[in-house]
Amino acid sequence: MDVSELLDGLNDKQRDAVAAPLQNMLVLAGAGSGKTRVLVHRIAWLMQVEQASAYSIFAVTFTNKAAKEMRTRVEEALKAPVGGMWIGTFHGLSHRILRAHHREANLPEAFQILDSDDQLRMIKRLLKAMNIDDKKWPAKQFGWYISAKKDEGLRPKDIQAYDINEQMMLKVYTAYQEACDRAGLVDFAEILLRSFEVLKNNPTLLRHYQQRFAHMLVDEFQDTNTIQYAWLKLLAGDTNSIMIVGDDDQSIYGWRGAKIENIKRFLTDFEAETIRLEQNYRSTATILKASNALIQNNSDRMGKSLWTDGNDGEPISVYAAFNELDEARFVSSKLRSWLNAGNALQDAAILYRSNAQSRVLEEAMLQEGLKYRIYGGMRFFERQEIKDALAYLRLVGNRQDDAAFERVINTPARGIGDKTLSHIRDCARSESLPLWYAAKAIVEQQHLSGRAASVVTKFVELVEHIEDKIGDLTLEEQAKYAIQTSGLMAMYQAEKGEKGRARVENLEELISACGQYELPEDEEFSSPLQGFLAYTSLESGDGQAEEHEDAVQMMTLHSAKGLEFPLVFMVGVEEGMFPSQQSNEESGRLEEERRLCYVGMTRAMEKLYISHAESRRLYGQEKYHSPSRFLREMPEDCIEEIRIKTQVSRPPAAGRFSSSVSHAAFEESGFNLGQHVLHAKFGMGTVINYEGSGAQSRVQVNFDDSGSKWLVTVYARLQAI
DNA sequence: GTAGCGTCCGTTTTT
DNA sequence: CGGACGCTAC
Repeated sequence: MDVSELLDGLNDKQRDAVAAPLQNMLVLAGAGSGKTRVLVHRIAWLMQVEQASAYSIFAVTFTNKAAKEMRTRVEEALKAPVGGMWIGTFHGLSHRILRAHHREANLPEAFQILDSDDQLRMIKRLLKAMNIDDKKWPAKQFGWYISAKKDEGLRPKDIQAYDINEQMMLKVYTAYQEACDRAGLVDFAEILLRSFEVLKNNPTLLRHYQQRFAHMLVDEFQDTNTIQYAWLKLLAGDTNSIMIVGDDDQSIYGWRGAKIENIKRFLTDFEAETIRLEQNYRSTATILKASNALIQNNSDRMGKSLWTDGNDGEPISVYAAFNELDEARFVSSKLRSWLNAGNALQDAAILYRSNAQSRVLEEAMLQEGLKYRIYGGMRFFERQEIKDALAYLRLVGNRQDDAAFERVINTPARGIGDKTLSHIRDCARSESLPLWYAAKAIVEQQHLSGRAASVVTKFVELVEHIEDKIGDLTLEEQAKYAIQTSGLMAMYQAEKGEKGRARVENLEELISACGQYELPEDEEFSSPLQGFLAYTSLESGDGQAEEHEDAVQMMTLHSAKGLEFPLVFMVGVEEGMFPSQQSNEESGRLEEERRLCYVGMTRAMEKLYISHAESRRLYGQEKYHSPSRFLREMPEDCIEEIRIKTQVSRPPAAGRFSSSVSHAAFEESGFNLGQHVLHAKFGMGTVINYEGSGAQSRVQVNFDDSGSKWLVTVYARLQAI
């Protein structure tokens, strides 16, 4: 193939990265600078120019979506499917190593993955058994502690507990790990840590992988945590070349262990060269100028400034809303015009700092008759009914799986109550047996009443029966059989209401998902079922079924990373909301908030609206937030303030008048904003209550005849704040 | 088991 | 304010 084809259409910097010699490299890739393109072309370059075999390529991402996109695009570039190449997520690839070497990892062949929900249940169970008051010691905190320690690569033996609090954490960590090991279960952090340890403790294995993966590539490197860094370093050894792509300005996951300093550490540890991708192909010059100015307020940056050879575009519009309802209405009315102008709703996104903010916006969309799609929330494979069904299948494959056992022992209800269950748990603990075997033992030893013994026996027989029957069935038939025979289907069919109907539908969808599942060819699974179970845990599935309806995209700023939209609204850009209250209190968190703002702004291609509300109902209380400091950090000439001119007139008899009023309109009404005006008559039966003066004026309008309270905001110039 | 009530708490999320 | 969770009374 002609090499030029790989470099055509790339800018100089992109070419430098794609055609770089075999050495360690950092590609500092700004938002919208074509980093995926570079990664994909680099892989093609390695194969076609450096004659690298597909087997020698190892590419890691954080999300399944990114991994999938990379694979498809590599195949497009090479015009052939690529077998043998390892492209996947940190967890996916680590899991693959664990599967291949489960013996060395001290795991049963059919070991299963605990998601965070399973993990929490497991901890709760342990707390009960250990007589720890979960009021005083919330299970969540243990979960957080355990994951954080594992992310740091720390086992209980590596930790010194100096205070009572940490001693308790450590005690539960130890017990939790023992329980997981006994049951053949690994949580997400364990997948990474265990895979790291397997490689580290088996030099032969390590050498094998090091020799194989001569070319390593890592995406979104700024999000790597300690264990991921160590894992990469171990695999890279002294000889392999590794190209990392990342953007320190887009590091927004520090709170869950990501170490932004890993980028700088990489430069020294790996003696790497740096290439900067600063040309942006996404946003207007105005948006970039404002984003650059904002992010310059952070310290310790690697340094990078985005530019475009495109147009300035429109200024960023800043809307000071009266309250959160007004803000939502503003957004919905702008979206209505956008739609009426012949645009697609799906090209627009509303970004907010926290999920709770979506509700008001949702209501406004509903009112305006605009379709919307909210990202986040419960994923398909995380749903209760799905997890119930999967638990049966897990237990069939691995009787040690205590988490699965606990989940289905009395689901559907079969009369196995707390008492029987605690007998089983006691026996399991004293004999160090998995719950399944404890249950069997307890029946044999006749420690149970006749009725309890018979229901437990029934359960044991049920699981064994399912195992007997499904051996020769297809995956789809296996799932169907387990869901039917277990009584889950009947149980959810009996559940009344919309909820029950949805659950039945989901179970049916699970069966059909089993039918559609294709066992990956080049990955070794002991059975299709095991492949499917891993798939459900590692790829929890989309929130909803892919809606092809034209709808506005609503999501948190975090979930917007990596996406782009012609039209973007950033709402709630207020002190206390964004930056969030706690980021202001905890040291070092402010810069991450600023990066989050930077991420949000750089999602916008053509037009960006930023709004903040002067008053907002929060936790049942009215809060008055000032505009976010981030707004002040954007250059004035990039910003246009919007005020909607509204004649102040007598409002309808009921409801809330929450429109805004311009200085002009207010002055026309005979009021001078330069002075305090208290309790003045305004229109028919209106009382004005004017608080404050100058920059942050607030005006309340009370209608004494209806008794309802009206608020009118008087806007001050933003620069004055 | 579960409806109903009271209490508590309140970023961000992927795997 | 409202959702999640746990406890109590059937």
